[in-house]
Amino acid sequence: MKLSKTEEQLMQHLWKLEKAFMKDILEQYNDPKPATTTIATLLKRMTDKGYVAYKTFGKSREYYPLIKKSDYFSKHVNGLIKNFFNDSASQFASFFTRETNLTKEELEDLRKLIDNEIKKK
Amino acid sequence: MKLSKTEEQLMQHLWKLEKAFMKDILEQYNDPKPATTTIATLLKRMTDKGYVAYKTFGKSREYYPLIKKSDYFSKHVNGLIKNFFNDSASQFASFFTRETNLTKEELEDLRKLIDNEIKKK
DNA sequence: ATTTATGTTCTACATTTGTAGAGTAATATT
DNA sequence: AATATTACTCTACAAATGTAGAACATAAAT
Repeated sequence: MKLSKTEEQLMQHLWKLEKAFMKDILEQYNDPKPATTTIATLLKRMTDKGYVAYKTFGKSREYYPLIKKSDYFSKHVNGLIKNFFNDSASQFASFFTRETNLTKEELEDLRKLIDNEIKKK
Repeated sequence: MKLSKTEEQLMQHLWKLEKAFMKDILEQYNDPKPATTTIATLLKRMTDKGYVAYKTFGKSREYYPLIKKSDYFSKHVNGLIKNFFNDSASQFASFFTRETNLTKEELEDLRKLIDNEIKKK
C-alpha cells in the first residue's frame, strides 16, 4: 500500500536522519509543527503499511525506514512514466530535458553523466 | 486543487481524445469498466476543480480538458523534484539517468537532445 | 406513442487521509 | 517523593476519494 503525501514527507525526514526518535523527527518540521500525536499516528500507519520499523529503547522508539529512498523513488517515477509517457522512459527523458529549466552547466554535467552511462553499455 | 489518482487517469483519456462524450470515455476503460455514474461523478468533481469543461450538445455533453498535459505534467514532476531532490532538477536528472534502464540507443538520443538544448543557451 | 438506451444529478456509504485531544506510562527534574 | 515532560495508544472527526444505486430526462428505435 502506498504512502500518502504527508506520510511521504515524514519518510523524507526518516531517510535523511536514517534513524530517529520522535523528538528528532519533530525537529525536522518547520513551524507550525504538527502535534506529536499527529506524527505518532502517521508513524503507526506507516509501520502498518510496512515502510517503517523501530527499535525500542526503554521508554521510546528509534524509528527507521524499511525501504531505500532510491527504491521508493524508482517505483514512483516509473509510475509517473507509465502514466504520462506510455511507459517510455526515453519519451519521458526528452520531455524532461526540454521542459525543466536546467542551466547550461547542469545540462553539461548531465551530458557527461550520460556519456558515462553509454560507455558502460 | 489537485486531481486524485483516478481523476488523473480519466484526464489521460481526455487528453488522448481531446474531447469526448461519456460513451467515448467509457470505451477507453478496460474491463471491468466502472459504472457510468462513477465516471459522471468524477467528471463533475473535475469540472468543479477546474480541470474539465464541456459543451452541451442536445442531451449530452462533450467534455474537454482545460489544462494541457504538458503543463500538468511539469507541475507534477516539479513537485516530485522538490520532494525528492531538494528542488534540484539536475540532481534528479542524474539520478534518473542512472536508475532508469534506458538502452544505449535511448541514451544516445537523449544526449543529442541535450546537446541541442545546450546550443540553444 | 411506447419502449429502450443513454447521460445526468442526487444521494449514499465505506475507506483513506489529515489532524489532534484524552488518557496513560515512563522518565527526568526539582 | 512530587511534578513536569515525553512518547505512545485510543478515539474521534472532518474532508477527500472510490464507487455506484435510484430517479429523472431526453433521444433513438420500434
